[in-house]
Amino acid sequence: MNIKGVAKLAGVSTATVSRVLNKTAPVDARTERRVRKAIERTGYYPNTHARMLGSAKSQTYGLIISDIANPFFPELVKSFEHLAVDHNHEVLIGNTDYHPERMEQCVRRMLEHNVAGVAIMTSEMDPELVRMLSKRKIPIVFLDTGKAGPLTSNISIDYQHGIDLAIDHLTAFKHRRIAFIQGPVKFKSAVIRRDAFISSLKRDGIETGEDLIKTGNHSIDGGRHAMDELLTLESRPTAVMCSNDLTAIGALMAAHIAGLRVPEDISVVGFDDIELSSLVHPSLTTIRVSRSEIATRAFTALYGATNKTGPHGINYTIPTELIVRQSTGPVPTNALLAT
Amino acid sequence: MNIKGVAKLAGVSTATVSRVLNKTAPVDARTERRVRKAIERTGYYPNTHARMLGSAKSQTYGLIISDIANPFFPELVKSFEHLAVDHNHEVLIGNTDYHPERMEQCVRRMLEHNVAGVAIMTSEMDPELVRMLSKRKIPIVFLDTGKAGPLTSNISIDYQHGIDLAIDHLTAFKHRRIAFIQGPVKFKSAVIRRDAFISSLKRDGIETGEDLIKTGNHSIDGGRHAMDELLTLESRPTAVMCSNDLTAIGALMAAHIAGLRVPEDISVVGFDDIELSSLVHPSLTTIRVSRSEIATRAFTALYGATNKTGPHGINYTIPTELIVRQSTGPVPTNALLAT
DNA sequence: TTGAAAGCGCTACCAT
DNA sequence: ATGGTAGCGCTTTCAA
Repeated sequence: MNIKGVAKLAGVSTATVSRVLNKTAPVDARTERRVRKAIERTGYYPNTHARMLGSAKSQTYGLIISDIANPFFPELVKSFEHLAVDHNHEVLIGNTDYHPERMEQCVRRMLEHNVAGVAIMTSEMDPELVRMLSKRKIPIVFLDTGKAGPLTSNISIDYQHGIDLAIDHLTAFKHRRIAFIQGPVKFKSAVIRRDAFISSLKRDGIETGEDLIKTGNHSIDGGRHAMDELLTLESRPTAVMCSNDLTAIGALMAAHIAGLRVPEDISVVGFDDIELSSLVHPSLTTIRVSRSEIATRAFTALYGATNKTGPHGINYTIPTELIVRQSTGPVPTNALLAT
Repeated sequence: MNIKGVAKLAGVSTATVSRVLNKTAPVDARTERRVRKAIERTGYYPNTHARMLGSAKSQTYGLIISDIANPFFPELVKSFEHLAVDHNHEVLIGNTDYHPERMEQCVRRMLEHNVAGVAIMTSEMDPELVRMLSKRKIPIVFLDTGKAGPLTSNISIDYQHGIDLAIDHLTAFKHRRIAFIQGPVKFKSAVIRRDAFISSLKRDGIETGEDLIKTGNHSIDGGRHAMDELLTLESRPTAVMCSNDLTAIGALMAAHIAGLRVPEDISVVGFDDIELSSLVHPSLTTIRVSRSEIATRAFTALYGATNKTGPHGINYTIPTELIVRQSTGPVPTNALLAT
């Protein structure tokens, strides 16, 4: 059944049916009732594709993420989708799997769908692809990449603040030997976090040795191995900060397996505050980055750009906060004595 | 830029451009080259919506899941998407959040997009909605729900087999007091698992008491609480099977907090084999249900139905297998003596 | 307030 | 092998 059938059954033109459907112009109350009844009786529902073709704007936003299986993203996707649904928009999800090639496919798909905007939530991005979008005047919002500009907004996460808080928290517990397990250096966001850590230590006049920085893979096993290495150090750290929560959870496990108690023997701090963090034992002290806030900002940026709120993008900053749970505590006394 | 512009620039008709694009009919090599060059130079890409409108079939499959944040689903989604991409199809994801109301929205959206088929991977489903799809001759594939029929296939997971294997594994270790932490009884799949457990015990002539069956929520905290209850029992179980892996991980934690060693003091078995299971400590013995196989079956069913491989759906059975890791072991000797 | 009709960009059928 | 063109189902002027 299509709009024509409904129109005939209601004894009106297709234009009127369309008007009823979209509330795009006043329709006589009785006419409207007739149309609605016809819709009801025929079980009619409008065809999205025809609709998108008919009107220039597509009512769809693209959402590009790197890996739906990474616990950081599902919550972001959910929030974004809810917002979209509330505003009568569709969401086209693109998974890059960290592959530049798939990223290109994603962008292409966005173009083919004639999306009204794209949220690029991966921290890596080929400038060439960005240009493809900009050329078509498609609003973009980035996460931690690029600057705001015409039609493009940017969401920055205040890593430094969160890490400063965490370091403050640890130094208040008298920790001085603080290690860091970084993510893959090919991820820009991982490098930013590592650098923020170093600069935070510098600020507090704490020495940072190369040996106290290990590399994980942003997954549990990487955190585990990196922690294993840290624990074999002749002068073992009393606290370990991690580039993300999965890494920290791996560190927790490594400590446990090595017979160390957390936080009595060693403290561990994560980053992101994924759901799992509050459920592990001991529950993880971590730096929260609100996914729903990222989603909200991203959506708002796109929605604003589409609706001429401003042709020029904005640079948002997402605050971070320290969530203190059970994985951090005072430096062990024997370590204090050793100093 | 649209197909008309490309056609003009290449000095051919739009029909020819379309043919080049879709390889739907032979085109002279030189003509093709001209067309491709024009496409290149104009940066043209076809409009999906126009395409979907022009041809009756939509090249899109709907994929309905209950919760993208549930670790069971992301992998399923990824596999399904890869298959779809390989076959030049789009995937429209619908998240029900376990709400019947959202489920209805999802189905509606599928209809509006004129999808070529729908994979309903939630175990709950309103028959009325199914009818809406069937009426439009849209192929459907279910997970653990409904029977195969005209245009509808079904994927059943062989829960019983997996649970039998697990019970065999435990009884080989001399376990006789085996508890079960079930999922929410409102989930059909949770009930099936619980019943399979009971029937498996019966088969082996092991008594099962009501007190040995607790209820969780398919998440870590639920598993933890349920395990806490089990541990306070005067006659504590020596092994615990769980309705899913998150529950089992919660049970692991509860045991650890209670000062019990796994598997020396108590064995734990999970279900699903999510990625996390191999990463926790001790790593979890569990029953694997291959998400990629589910995805493959679902896609194949839909693809087959669309391409007239058979108008009548098929009932697939997904095998399960026992993955033995470190969370299971011999029954503790003191428990043996007590018997 | 309503209707008629011109597209939107593409596919597919009929000619040539 | 190629071109012409009638739809696909809807939105959106322009008139009435």
